Amino acid sequence: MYSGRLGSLEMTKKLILEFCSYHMILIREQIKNLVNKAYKKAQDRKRLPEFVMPEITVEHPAQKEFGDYATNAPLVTGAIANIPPLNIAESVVLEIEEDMEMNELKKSLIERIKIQKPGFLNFYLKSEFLQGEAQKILDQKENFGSINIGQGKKVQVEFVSANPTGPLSVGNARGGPWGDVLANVLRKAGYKVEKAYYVNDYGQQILALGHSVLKDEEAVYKGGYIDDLHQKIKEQDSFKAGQQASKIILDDYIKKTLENIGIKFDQWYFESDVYNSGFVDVALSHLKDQNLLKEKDGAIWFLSSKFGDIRDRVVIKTDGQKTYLAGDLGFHWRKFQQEKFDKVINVWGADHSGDAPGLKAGIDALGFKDKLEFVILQFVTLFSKGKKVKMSKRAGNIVTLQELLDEVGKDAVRFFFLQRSANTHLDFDLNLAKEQSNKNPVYYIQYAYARICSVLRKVVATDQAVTINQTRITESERDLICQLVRLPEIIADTARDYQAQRLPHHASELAASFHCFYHDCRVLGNEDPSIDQARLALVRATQIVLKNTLDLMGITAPEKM
RNA sequence: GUCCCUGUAGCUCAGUGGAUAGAGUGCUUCCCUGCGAAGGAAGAGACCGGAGGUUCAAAUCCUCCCAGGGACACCA
Repeated sequence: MYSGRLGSLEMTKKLILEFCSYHMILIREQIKNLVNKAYKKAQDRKRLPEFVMPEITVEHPAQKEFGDYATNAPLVTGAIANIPPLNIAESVVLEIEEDMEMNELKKSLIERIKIQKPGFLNFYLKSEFLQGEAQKILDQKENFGSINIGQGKKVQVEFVSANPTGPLSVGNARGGPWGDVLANVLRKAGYKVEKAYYVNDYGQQILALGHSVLKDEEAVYKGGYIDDLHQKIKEQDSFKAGQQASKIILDDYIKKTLENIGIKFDQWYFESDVYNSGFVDVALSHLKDQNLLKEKDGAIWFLSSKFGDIRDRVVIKTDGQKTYLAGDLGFHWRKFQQEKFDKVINVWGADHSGDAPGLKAGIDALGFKDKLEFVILQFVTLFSKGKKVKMSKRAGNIVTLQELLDEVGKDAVRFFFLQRSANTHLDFDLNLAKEQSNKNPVYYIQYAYARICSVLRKVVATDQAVTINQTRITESERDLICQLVRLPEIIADTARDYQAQRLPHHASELAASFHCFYHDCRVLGNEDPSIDQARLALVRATQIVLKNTLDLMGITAPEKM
């Protein structure tokens, strides 16, 4: 396990690189700052009237002809100040040209700024600047893409958390890759992240599992795994049998499948432990102190409707048992009060979307407003031969995640699950996924990586004395660099809005840019050896970025296929 | 009945206030005695479910309607 201690020089170098990457200002932020500064200056000098500057957006234009970055700031501010947008655009550009400091920045960064109807500013970056940015990738290596918008804040991502009453099914498996990758991205964005699984080993479903294992008249669950457990478990008490069974299911089915899909949790929380540690009672007493608990029909209700919920929720049943919500409140009390998480993100399936407002209300009431967020994933529907596959754990006809992994492989499963936005219902075509061909986008990306490795294998030392600088670069080289330097922006966007599907899309685009470059540009054997060097460096940079992106997604980067 | 999500090219989906709505796949072509053709290039294919509205500007925001999925427990 020892990788050897880093020498002090290496250590210093590593620290410097980390420092640099953490303090890297995104290219689009640099442009944004420039534009904001120009507006301020123009207002100071009365070229533009005073108005409150709105938050402006700098983005990648859809059309290549509109430059590398663009802003619609003149359009937006034109409407505010009631001035023709094009006039504003002219003032802004003039200000940048005239101001020494801004012009210096512009000169190092931007080839030209174009004013475009009806009121856009299009920025065309200097090729030298882009080459310099690509060079940084070679220095930062696996750290490239790291940013520090998280500033070390503690975030917990809780996901999967499937009941230990059966193997993971395809239906509830979507949160696996999704939560895992979201956590990876947040980590890359400078948050201190914990991946957590909440094991519901307490309550009615354990008893139901026990009856099922004993195969008595109250049996609920069916399936091959129940038959196995029936053979294995000798315990005759139904609850104890359920507890034993749930442990076996967790270890032999759930944990193994998670390992096979490449997910490693940092923390396993047990519902039974939350109760035994008294967190539930503490949380409830805090609600009681605020007069938010009320008895009605013999049960105790939490008045969650006072916090925007559509109705109140029972926390203690007539029989004195606490509800799941009570337990969850205790669990979250522990997360925030004891473990001091700055943010908790719960990745839930749509079947639990109706319960989120109750928990959210409780957390608000307990004083942790805005620290709890939800990502609700819509359902996965399996299609086989064009027909919908019915899934039901109780009927025993589930398609397990393990089965899917066995047939399709980890990489394809993860990629397919990640590709779609959380609120989209995911249609998973089994036949298509089973088909291991070029139809599958994950192969397209992995093929790019394998091609890269193949080229790099042909040369001995690629990392040393290689510079990306070259007086003239082709269009496809430039396009490739533009894709490469986008990774930090992808990380920043995803850490902000949790839209993890950006990663697979970016990987696809990057692979496309590479394939195009590779087709257009000969890497080895050019007459001018300096071109070989520059292109090798670019290939190496692409390898780094592709690897970093695939690592974030938990997808294999194969050196050969 | 109420609440949540969705409706974009034949199919699967990106795009959530701006420029000529993008990919992949499928279809029609073209490109290997040069580093991996599991690749590249080109073409056809969409009045963004429908109707109103807000806005200088709507696939994107609001209202209603239609269609599909999910949730509406003193289950977890």
